[in-house]
Amino acid sequence: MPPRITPRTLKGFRDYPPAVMIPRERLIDTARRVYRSYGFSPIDTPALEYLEILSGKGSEETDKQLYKFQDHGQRWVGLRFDLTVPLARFAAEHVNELGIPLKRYHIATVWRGENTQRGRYREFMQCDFDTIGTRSIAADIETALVIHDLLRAIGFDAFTIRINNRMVLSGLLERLGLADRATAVLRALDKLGKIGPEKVAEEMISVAGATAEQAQNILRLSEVAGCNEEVLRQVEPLVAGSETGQAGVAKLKEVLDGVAAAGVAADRVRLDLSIARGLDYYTGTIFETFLDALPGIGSVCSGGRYDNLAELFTSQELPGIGASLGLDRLLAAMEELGMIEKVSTPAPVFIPYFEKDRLHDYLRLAAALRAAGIGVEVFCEPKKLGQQLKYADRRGFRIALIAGANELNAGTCQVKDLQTQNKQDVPLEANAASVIAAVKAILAQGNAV
RNA sequence: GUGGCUGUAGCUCAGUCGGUUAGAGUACCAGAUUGUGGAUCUGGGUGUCGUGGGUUCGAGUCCCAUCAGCCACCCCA
Repeated sequence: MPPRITPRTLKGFRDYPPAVMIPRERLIDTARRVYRSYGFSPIDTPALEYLEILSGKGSEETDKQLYKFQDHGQRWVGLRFDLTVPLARFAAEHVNELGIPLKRYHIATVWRGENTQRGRYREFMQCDFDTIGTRSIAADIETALVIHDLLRAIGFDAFTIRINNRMVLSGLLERLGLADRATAVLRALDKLGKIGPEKVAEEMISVAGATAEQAQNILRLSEVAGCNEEVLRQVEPLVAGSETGQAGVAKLKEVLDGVAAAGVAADRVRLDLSIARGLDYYTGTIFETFLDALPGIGSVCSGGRYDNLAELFTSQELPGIGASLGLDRLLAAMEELGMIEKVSTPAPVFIPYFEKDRLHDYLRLAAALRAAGIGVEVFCEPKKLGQQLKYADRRGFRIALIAGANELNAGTCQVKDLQTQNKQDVPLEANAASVIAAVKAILAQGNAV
């Protein structure tokens, strides 16, 4: 006997069985469809880049998490840890051929060698979309609309896109004389929902070096509450005198007005001055999206505006805005909310291999249904009908087309709805038109829950 | 990277003071039922007790290491 190798996967890396992969692919399809409906075009980039492209782009933290090694030609290379740095490189290389604005989406796997936790892996997928090369507020509005449409298309009705503008925060920090410590202060502020105002104040004082008074002044932002109009009214005096802050408030107004004009319900998009985003590179509008039913899971779609995406790669200034769907986190949420169908077949129709010598009849019937755009599986062994139906049931097929000697001799086919157990005998023509009609009728009913 | 908790059947778990052949539920397979699935009944254990060492007459049980998972910090999607 050959030595046996233990089958296993690396820490933080996962297998995706059919029952996991089917909803996953469905979600990706939805994201792709929504992105495309706004004119975003797909791109892809290599998983592996020169190390110099990737390192030093995020924080020290991302450098530590970077998977890096020497390739066979002794080149230092790294696996991409997000899709933004590859986009920066891509844009620097290709803007001139592609033109501006560059609207792209990118759905791909990224790798981070960090410690794992539930919903946090070392290999995971990001679904980014970005608009590069414009400072127009129209792009900010559109970004909010895409997030909105995306969540609706996935099947959520109750969610909140929280919106803020980094300039408002900068304006306030300027007034308080904390502009040089913005990163540390904002990082602390970002934790407000998680650890509460006292702890945030402590961190601002100990880590960011703010005074107690300064910390309290910043925290006043989080006390600003109410509907969007009320928030705007309260924030204006807080940034009075700061050109940056006032500009930020004006931008927020424009985004809110634009989104409303596009028909988004008023309570879907909410001003929230406490969201800051940990990352340094956001400079304008910031988005975070929370599910009303599961706020604890965190933001499922985040993003914002940046001034200069690719300054490390080109002298051409490339401002832009974009956001990223947290695919794995969202799937975890959908699972928890019972939105994931427990199905391990992507095809709705099952044809048992009933009569041993009538395989050709089954293949012909299946081909006719597939030509009509309906997924069909013909069972591959002429087992007992009961066993075959049990298989169909376990896999989650919706319909079985049963054709034994009785049916075939009578020129019919039994169409059985496996969910409701309804059976009907349908004439079986050469083109299977009646069967296709019956199948479509059942599928159109949706899931009888 | 730091700290804590946990690893026994596909899954959830029991397993006494260290004691000889490792147990339940569920899932799975087969049959009851050679033309109809989810129920019921019958039969079947499918296991390197995560892995490797150590202590011991003897280890699922105690010790060390390691791997993996969960939680918190950190950071983020």
